[in-house]
This record gives sequence, structure tokens and C-alpha cells, in this order.
Amino acid sequence: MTTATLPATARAARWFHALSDPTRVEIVRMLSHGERCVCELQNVLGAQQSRLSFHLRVLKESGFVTDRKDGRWVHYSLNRDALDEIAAFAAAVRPGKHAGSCATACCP
Amino acid sequence: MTTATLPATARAARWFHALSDPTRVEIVRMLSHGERCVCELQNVLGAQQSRLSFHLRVLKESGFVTDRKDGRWVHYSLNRDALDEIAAFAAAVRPGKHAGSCATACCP
DNA sequence: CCGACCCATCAACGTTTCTTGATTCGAGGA
DNA sequence: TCCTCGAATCAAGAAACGTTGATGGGTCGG
Repeated sequence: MTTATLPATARAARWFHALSDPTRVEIVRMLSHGERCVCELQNVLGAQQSRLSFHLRVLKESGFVTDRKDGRWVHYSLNRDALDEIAAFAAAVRPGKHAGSCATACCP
Repeated sequence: MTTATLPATARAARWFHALSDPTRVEIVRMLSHGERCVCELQNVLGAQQSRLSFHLRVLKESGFVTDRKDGRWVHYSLNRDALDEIAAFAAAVRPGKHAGSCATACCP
């Protein structure tokens, strides 16, 4: 929600920050296989419950994952739109297309 | 160099960490237009010289930029391989392809 | 040689982030 | 109802991060 009104560069920084931690990268990797509940992540990653909860919140607030309540379990899954936006950023800043334009040379 | 021997997930986390700061995202944006020296970045971004030096070092150590000395100037440019690797990561973890496999269900 | 210039590095400081353990909350089962 | 279980939240501490100002090291022009 808050991300909607942020300038593009701050939004991008937020996305990348969400993936800047090894634990969160692992979570994303696991979720790429499908939905997982916290206890599954806990078993596989060997991490404390409250630690995972912290990282899942970061991922959720940045829009990378969504949660679904089912009884006393909460299942997390990846939001592919966020991944697409990251790929789009990488493609947009990839040099080649508009190289040479926007020159602001101060040094010869 | 150090990144070469790191496990894949730690490497990915490093890449994303490098882009987790708005200033660094701006730098990458500028460099996507071509080579820039520090003084140009300084003028456009309105940042202190030592601040830029710090961020450029982070980008350089993570493999996103390379530097080229030319007299007393140092020109920075983007390394497109790093951007490609990021895009590859986003594509690899994108759910759909291998969804359903690797199930480790602990909850019904 | 001397000064000006571009850039990297350093120490110091405040801020943010991450981890840990304890507590709390809600949903079920006995 | 009471107890258990999955998960979120909180407080406290350690560690990493980013900014600032000062210093140092090359490189060029005079």
C-alpha cells in the first residue's frame, strides 16, 4: 500500500532490500515450489519460529509473498508480479538500448 | 572474487543487498546511460563525494560496476552480467514451472 | 616544485537491521 | 471449558549499515 505512492527508485530499493538477506532468499526459493506453511520452512531451514516470522513479514510488506489462513496454519506463497517487476528493472537499466544519450560530461 | 566461492543463495543476497539502497539504485540508473565519473554522479545526485565513493565501492564489490582510471578521473560503468544474473534469479524462482514438486507437507 | 583537482579511505556517530527468548493470540481437540 | 498447537508480536541486545568531516594519495597544470 505504502509502496504505491513512492517514487520508482525508492520502490526498487525496497524490493531489493526484501531479498538482501540469505534467509529470505532461501524462503523465496522454497516458495518457488509452491505454498508452504511456517512450520515447513522452519523444519527445512532449521530456523527459529520467531525468526521466520520476522523475515516473512518483511517479504509480505514488500509484496513478495501473500499469506492464506487455513485453520491454525498460515500458508505463504510467492507473488510472481513482484518477481516480474524485478526482472523488468534489470532489463530497463541494462545498458545497450539507450547508451550514449543523456550525456552530462563534466570531464573531457 | 570472494563471491565466486559463496553458495548461490548468499551470492544472490549480496546482489540484492547492493541494490537495496535508493542512492545505489540511482547510480545504477545513471550508469545505464553509459559511463560516468564520480563528479558527474555527484552533480546530478547532489551527494557528498565521500558518500558516493562509499556506495560505488559497495556496487563494485558486488560486481555491479567496474571502474576505469583515466588520468585523475575514474569512470564507472555497469556490468550487464550482474543484471542478467538478477533477471535469471527472478525467472528461476518464478512459480509455475516446477510447482507442486518437492512437497514436504507437515500439515494436512 | 607547488598548488589545484579528483577520488579513496578513515574514524566517529546515529540509525537500522537481525537474532533471541518470552509473551500473546486464535483455532482446534479432549 | 481447558489444554495444546501454530503463528504473530514484543523487548532487549548485538551487529551491520549509511552519513559526515577530515585526511591522504595520485595526477595534471603552472
